Amino acid sequence: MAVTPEAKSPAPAAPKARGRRGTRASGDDRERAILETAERLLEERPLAEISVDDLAKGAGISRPTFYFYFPSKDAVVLTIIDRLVADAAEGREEILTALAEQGPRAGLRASLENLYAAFRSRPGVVRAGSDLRPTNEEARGLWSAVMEGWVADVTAVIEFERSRGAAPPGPPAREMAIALVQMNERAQYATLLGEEPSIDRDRVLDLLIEIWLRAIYGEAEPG
Amino acid sequence: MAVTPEAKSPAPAAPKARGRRGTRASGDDRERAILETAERLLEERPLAEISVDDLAKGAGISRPTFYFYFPSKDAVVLTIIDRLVADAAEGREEILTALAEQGPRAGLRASLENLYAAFRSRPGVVRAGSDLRPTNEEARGLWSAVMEGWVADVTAVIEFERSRGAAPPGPPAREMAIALVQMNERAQYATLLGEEPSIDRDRVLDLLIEIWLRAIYGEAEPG
DNA sequence: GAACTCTATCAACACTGTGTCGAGAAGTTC
DNA sequence: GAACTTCTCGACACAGTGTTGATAGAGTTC
Repeated sequence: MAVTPEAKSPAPAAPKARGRRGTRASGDDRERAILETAERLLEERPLAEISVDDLAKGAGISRPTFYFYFPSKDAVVLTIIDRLVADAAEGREEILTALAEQGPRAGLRASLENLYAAFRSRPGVVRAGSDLRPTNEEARGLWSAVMEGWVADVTAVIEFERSRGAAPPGPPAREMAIALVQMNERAQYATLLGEEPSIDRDRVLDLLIEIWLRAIYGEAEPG
Repeated sequence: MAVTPEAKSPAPAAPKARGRRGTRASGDDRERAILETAERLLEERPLAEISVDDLAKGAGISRPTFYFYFPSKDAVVLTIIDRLVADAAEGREEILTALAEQGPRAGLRASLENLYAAFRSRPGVVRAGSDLRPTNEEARGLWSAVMEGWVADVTAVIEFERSRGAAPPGPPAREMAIALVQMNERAQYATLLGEEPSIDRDRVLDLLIEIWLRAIYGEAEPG
């Protein structure tokens, strides 16, 4: 399999016109007001405790009018998440490049630090996305695509490091990548939302990186 | 810190009388019928698509009568999950003992295999528990307690292996334990429910164990 | 400037689901 | 057979979602 530093996640979200049907109009203000209200409320309380009426009121319109702009509450949240994911993808450093320039530990750190910065600033939105998955197929698909992108990147890293002899052989690279990415997802989420148990906020990244390094570059014959 | 092979998770769930108020009566049948209906339906479709009426109908009673036996749909699911968790805890082998008797790889494998067997047989219930967490405080607390138990066990293992010189020093044992347990939770869940991406069903355990071993027993100085 | 069109708005409605109340049936105890 | 407890459900009140249809205004078009 070809391993090139150009390997990159696909853009995670198709611009699927989740918002208003028509196009330009001063009602753009309303649409923005709804999105802003949702973002604000999500940092205050969980999605399940926010009604369409809350969003409408917050945007200064009636409930039926809300449905002129968005087909459902879920659609609003999905729009917000699309943007968050796009932000995260944009600010992101190419992981293979970072590794080559800064070495494994520093490269990984820079790459992941960058990636999680976007999420860290909007925990309410992250939680909403997570809450949405059980009931919303589109939310599952979106997250699935995001994960596939990261997994592809990490798979490429592992294969590259093995091919140049820096990492020893081991389980299939893609499997390892999946497990490591899933670990990060879960641990970062728990930390971000202050679950119990969770890892300390300013320790979590170093800890995860240490495990990644041991998993990728280490060989363990325990006794 | 004392590290003894006796270290064990606390019993995860207090018997909090989640079901009927009173006690013995032939209405025990009804209660059982409700629980069985719920278990059956949960293997068919997600929790969000099951109504109180579905449970009542399935148990041959009216909706108001359902409320004589359980205060809510959530209470039914929590009862089922309590039992599942208890099953998992019961069939479980003491991890430190298994390690001492079978060595790290085989001991870990036996221990985890045993633990996940209970979950693997009822994926619908596992999903329901996961779906419940966003909206139900008690579900969060229950899972939190379960995780703490596992984390305590794994922390003890790591500290023991380090103290006897089998594992090298590294990040705080508890932090490592949290990350590893969270990785297992996430990866096993994804595999069990066939998420995309996820690790192959009959590969997941070996893969996770390999990462655990590398994380616990390995040292990585990558270059 | 009258007719026409497109955006935007909302009161009123229909529907689904939750949880409660109060009246009573059915069984048990003395 | 009276009193008590267990169990049952029709009818209600409520909260939330999404739809319909009527209408107001802004912007062409001729």
